[in-house]
Amino acid sequence: MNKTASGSRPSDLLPASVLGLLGARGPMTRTELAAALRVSPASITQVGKDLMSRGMVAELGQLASGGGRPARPLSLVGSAAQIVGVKVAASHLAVVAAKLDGTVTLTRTEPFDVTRPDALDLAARAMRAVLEAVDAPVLGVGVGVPGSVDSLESGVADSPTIGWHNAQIGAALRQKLGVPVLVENDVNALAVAEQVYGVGRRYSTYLVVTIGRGIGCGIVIDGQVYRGADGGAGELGHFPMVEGGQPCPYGHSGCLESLIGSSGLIRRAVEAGFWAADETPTRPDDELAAIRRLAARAATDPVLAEGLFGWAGRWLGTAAAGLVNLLNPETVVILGEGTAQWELWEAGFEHGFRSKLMAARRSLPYVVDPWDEDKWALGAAALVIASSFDKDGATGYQGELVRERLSGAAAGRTRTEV
Amino acid sequence: MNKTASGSRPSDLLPASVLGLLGARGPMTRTELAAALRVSPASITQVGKDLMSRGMVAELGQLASGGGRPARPLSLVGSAAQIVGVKVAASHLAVVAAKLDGTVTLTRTEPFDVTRPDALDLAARAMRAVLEAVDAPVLGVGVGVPGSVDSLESGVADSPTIGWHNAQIGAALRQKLGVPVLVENDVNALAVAEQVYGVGRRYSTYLVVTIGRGIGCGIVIDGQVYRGADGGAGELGHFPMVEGGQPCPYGHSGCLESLIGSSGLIRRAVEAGFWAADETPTRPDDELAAIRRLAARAATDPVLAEGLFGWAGRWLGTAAAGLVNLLNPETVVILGEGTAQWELWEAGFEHGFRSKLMAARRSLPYVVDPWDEDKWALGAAALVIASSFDKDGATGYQGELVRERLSGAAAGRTRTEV
DNA sequence: GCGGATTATTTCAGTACTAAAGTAAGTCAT
DNA sequence: ATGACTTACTTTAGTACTGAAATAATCCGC
Repeated sequence: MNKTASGSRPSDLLPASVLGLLGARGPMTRTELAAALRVSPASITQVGKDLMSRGMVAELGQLASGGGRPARPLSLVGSAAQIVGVKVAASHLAVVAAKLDGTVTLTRTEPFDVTRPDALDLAARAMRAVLEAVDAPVLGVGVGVPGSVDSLESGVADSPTIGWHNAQIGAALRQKLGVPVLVENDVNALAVAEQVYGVGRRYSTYLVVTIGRGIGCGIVIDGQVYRGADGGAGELGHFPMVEGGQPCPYGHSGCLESLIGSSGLIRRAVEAGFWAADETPTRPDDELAAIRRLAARAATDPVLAEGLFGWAGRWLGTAAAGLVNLLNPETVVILGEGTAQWELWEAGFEHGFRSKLMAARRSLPYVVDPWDEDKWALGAAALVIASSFDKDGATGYQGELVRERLSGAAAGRTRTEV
Repeated sequence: MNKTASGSRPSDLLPASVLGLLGARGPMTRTELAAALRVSPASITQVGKDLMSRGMVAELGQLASGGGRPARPLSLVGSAAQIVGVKVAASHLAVVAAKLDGTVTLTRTEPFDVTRPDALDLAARAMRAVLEAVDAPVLGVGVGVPGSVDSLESGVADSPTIGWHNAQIGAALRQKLGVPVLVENDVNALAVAEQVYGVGRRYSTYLVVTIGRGIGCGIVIDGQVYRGADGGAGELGHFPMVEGGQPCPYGHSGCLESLIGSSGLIRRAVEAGFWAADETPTRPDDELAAIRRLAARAATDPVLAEGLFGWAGRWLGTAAAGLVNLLNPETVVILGEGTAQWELWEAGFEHGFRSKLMAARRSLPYVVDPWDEDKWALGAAALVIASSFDKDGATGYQGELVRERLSGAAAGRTRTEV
């Protein structure tokens, strides 16, 4: 009714948005595009005409009509372009390449020692190997890191968990790889993926809660990931939940992550006698493996199931309810390695969640997505395709580069310059 | 760099924004206006010219220059227009009229029985009395209610605390008063006031935490109050803080409000022996009075000071720290009746807040504004002036009406039609 | 009292959008 | 078949913005 827009925009956002959406979601009618991009149908007619004349999109045949003029969906022409995503963890690096619609075409995992001085060189080498193995132009590389990132464009990361302080990831990788690079917090990247490929199709304001080594939260408001003043929003894991409690490496105590992050779960298992103290894993990666073994035992041990996973589910449900009471989202998505054991968490979660919700929100739906190992890296890759419809310029110049390359790829050129 | 805007906008937002800003903040230079409204200086030149030709604004003399062309501030001409705000509570109604810059010109408090079937008639009568007593055109009326409101325009309120379910406040008052009416949650209204008159001048992303009968929170992101999917965001009071704990009228237990809302404080005082059980106040309003008396005694009773107010401060600090960790704001503002006893809360708050913050945010500043009884109603009044620069149309048609009246008032007309 | 630096404002030409009204192409009930 | 209705898209004319370059008015050092 009262939309705003106007004036000059050198970077041709709307055409790129159309190309990006068609790439990510497949053929769409003009009306659907207009609604998804929140512009008038008239605008779609215009850019559609332009893109067709440039051979970048084409009309598919008609759709069946349910009483009314039948729609003629637009479809991307050419563009075998792909996107690349990287998940950075303390001990390894996961890299995926995917088509624009999120179909994974290639995955690679490398051991990674973040403490080495040449860590970024090694990372760049692993990424370059993937770039070269992909038989298609690559629009850009998304990088997901645990910790806060100042902006996707500049890509300066702070991460106590992997020991980065003011690490200039973005600039370094850009220089070494010669492709657009977008850096973001790993959970926020997952939220972006959810917006492009997941619940974003139905909801625009929701929370993405992750359980695994840490406990994280992505906050999506009206289709945009909320990053906070310094890119550090979403630290659900560090909400104080109990008085006293375990100290946390982030400098406080009694937070949710210290309770039910992987270390917290192991600690609880030891304290409750479910796990021998001398078997306590020493490397973080082993914690997840240990939890898988506990879960296997829990299948036949109801005391363990309830005393560990049920307990964790209740805490998670309590925190999630607090979030919902506070932020009033439309839904909650639960992701992360921990969801592999979700059937063990579920009852506890349901109880904690529903009993702590305000009455008016007691029936709020939540979704647990199936999880696999590529998801973190695929989330990072989604940063690239999402930058083609980055309305408020969060991706800056790197986003512009991606949009340029998208046009090139859609135009059928096999290779675009850096 | 990459702003967007364009096309037609029937409702002339920018001129109204300029008028509103000049009214609220006093004379400003074109450059300042451009920065505050996030438009180009060129646009301000144009609307400034237009508004001057219509006699609505005028140039003041030059400002002293510090090396450069001196600025010539624009100032509102005419417009003795005023704004009216109402705070609805279960037992009373506070109404204020104020100038556009927030200076209160008239206040009135009426006893109010929300349970009576003709409650809205009585409310409308009290408001009409103020409207008639104000010797100036009134741009509109803002109404702050405890509870969630679907939208400022339609004004349908849900408030368990005062027993409203689906109450059509907006429509009813509009029809009875014949002026634009904007309804909003009381804490969100306070956050809007903070944006217009308070910390909004220096920060754009911050939290407004209120302590009093309840515990509330307004979330301001990039200059906009975040309302949540159903207008129900900000319920900090219902974040679960302790296992078990007191049941809450909102249908759960152990939440922050049940701990340190006024009822919780009194309960704690009784349990700790600071207050005789048979003196427990029965009416909600008496709770705040009882707390004032406890505070007076605490001035000379360190055990009471620490055991009650220090304890409450620690809980508040803990919750605020959780919020800051989660939402990464630039600052936190603390408001509400409870701040009258802030010197008693402060030490506990400092301790709880700092010790639960993530290390990277440990030095986050917070502000405790001086409080007086008019603040709730003045916050509601701020809804009216804020609607003159309502970029994303949250105030709908009522906002358009306000902008029309503002133009009329600035044009020097004494009275505008409904 | 003159050039240079600095800041504020204006001019100008261009553009990406919009609303409103028109056109196209089907379904469905009679 | 006809016309009523529905939905999808297009045409048209207009506009509220923008960036870039030009202009204006001051201070400062010498």
